Amino acid sequence: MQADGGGGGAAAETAVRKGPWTMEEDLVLANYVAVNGEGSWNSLARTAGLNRTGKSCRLRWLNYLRPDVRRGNITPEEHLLIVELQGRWGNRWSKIARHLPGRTDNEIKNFWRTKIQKKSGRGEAGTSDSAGSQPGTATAAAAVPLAVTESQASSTNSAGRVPDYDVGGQPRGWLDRHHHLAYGGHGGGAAGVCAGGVPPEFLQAAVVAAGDSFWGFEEFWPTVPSLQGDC
DNA sequence: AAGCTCAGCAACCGCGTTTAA
DNA sequence: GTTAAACGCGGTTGCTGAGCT
Repeated sequence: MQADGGGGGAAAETAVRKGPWTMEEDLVLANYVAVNGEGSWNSLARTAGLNRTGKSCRLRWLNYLRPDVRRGNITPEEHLLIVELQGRWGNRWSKIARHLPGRTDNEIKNFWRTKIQKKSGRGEAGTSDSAGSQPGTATAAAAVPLAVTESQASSTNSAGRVPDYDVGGQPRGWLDRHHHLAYGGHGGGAAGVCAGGVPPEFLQAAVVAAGDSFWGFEEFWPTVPSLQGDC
């Protein structure tokens, strides 16, 4: 058992890539999914020529590339909802995420851990949370006041991170440092691989266009050829 | 001005569940 | 009915940037 989505039985000798996704990979993946749809991640990874595990592809798609994914700070309303649902269901992040359109379980999970759990008493909440056994109403109750206060006061956001509240559900500031990191960095002359049906010259152009600057969904999606009938 | 510490986010890993052969 | 493979979820880790001393 334990296929683990990784490569599988066949000779997955082609070293599987790990770490941050490059823009080329994103493009290939997005394009491929746009054409063939989601699912069958393992075969997708193979067919698309991505040296990634199916798991990795799925994660990337769900958390980033999906067009309906919403980026930006959690709004106070979402914050309250998260606290409430977490109190009700415990760490059922994916379940909670379904009630927050555009938010991913990973995002909510991170939010909970960094913003709520910590504030609500130095690991206190952590204890109770890990004890999914105790979807403590108490925990939630304790967390709420703190959390709300925190969030409201945090228009400044502790780390002073991107003060970009999502506007009208439109994904904003899709990329932050990681795009610097991944795309800006080793874009490498990769543009040679075009397994997903993305013309090499397109990739090349996209890479050049992106250069070292930031990409946003607004820039990214229009460049997925298949979504424009280019394929 | 430099170094240190803290916070936040993306990605990986392992486990459990579901589906297909 | 059994076995294998794939999918999905939750937890954990590593990296980078910002703020503070």
